[in-house]
Amino acid sequence: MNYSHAKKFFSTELLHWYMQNKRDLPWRRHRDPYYIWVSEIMLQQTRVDTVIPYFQRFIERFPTIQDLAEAPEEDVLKLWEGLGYYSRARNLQAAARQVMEQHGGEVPNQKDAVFNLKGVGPYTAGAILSIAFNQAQPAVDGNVMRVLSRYFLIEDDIMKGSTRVKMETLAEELIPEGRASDFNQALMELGALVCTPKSPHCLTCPVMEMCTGRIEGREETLPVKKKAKPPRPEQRIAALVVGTGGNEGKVLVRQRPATGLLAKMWELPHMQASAPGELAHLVPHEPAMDRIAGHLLEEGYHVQPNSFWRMAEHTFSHIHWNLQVYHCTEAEAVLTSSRVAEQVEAYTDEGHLYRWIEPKDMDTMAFPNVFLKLLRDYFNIVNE
DNA sequence: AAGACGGGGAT
DNA sequence: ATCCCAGTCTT
Repeated sequence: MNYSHAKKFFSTELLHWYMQNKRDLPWRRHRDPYYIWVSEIMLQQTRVDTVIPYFQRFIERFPTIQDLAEAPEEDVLKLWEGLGYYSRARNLQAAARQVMEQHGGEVPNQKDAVFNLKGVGPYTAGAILSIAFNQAQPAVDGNVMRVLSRYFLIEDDIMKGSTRVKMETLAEELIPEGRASDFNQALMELGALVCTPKSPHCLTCPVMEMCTGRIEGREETLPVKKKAKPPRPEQRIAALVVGTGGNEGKVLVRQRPATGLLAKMWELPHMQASAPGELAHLVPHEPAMDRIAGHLLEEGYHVQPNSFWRMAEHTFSHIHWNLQVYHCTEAEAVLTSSRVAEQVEAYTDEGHLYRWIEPKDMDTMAFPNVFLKLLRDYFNIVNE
């Protein structure tokens, strides 16, 4: 590459800009590798403003790697509630246990060791090594690819793995001697504050004069990125089952299986409506109401369906749920007492663990946002 | 190489 | 209401 002047200018000006404009963020107040690590995991696919309160609570509850390693997984998941991509939380704790066993409780500073930690890929490994240990390793995330693709007018599709590798080579060449920590953060900071996805603030950009994308009028059309497929719609039927007798005032919830979507999170019982599209925006339905009751019966719970309560929606990156929620009441047990006893701790055929809960149980059990809102609304209404 | 895996913010 | 954002693991 013959861009040596453009590169030198970029690195010098960007670093200078960062030292004057960097944000005061909780994980920047110390150079604790554990803090850097936790923040980088949380920041994957997640905005800084969202992460800050989660980071504070997480560090308060798990001040050291050992605290995290020794905690019940349930506690970790609860602190991650609402942040999304929950495998990050489970991988982070698994990695903390790995660090206790293999590295004496200290975050390793060897590239292969860092890369081998669960949940740590090329980006996060580079971020830990550079930010925490000031090693000259590239840390290429979406911000960095956006900045580099514009400044150097790189038109490769950033969704391709080969593009990330190319960007890493470039990013590594740009690191000023001995300044990997500040420079890599500067690159990401520019992407977050100035070189934004839409309407970049070129007039305040420290490297605008030599930005090829800007000069060519391409800043709005870079980076090149293949569009993601829209999430597929799913119609689902859910039940809010209110307990009777010994379960008076409680609601029936269940824990999802240990793998897959929302693994180990708690939820209201629900099932997919058999004919996709059929129930899309309709609300009424004895058939649907009966189906969820039938589903619960198969799972070992006899409930009386009462009425439609409300709709709810939840969008994942690959699925869009359209939920019809029905009020049900716990009915007389049709099961033998031994079968009932079994269910206290047993998973059902579909891999769910059921439990009757009251409001205070929600302090320890982790729910996806859609069910959190439904349950909070229900308990608030009941308590009025 | 492609799909699974959340949730929030901007417009 | 519709678009955008984009790390790691699994297949």
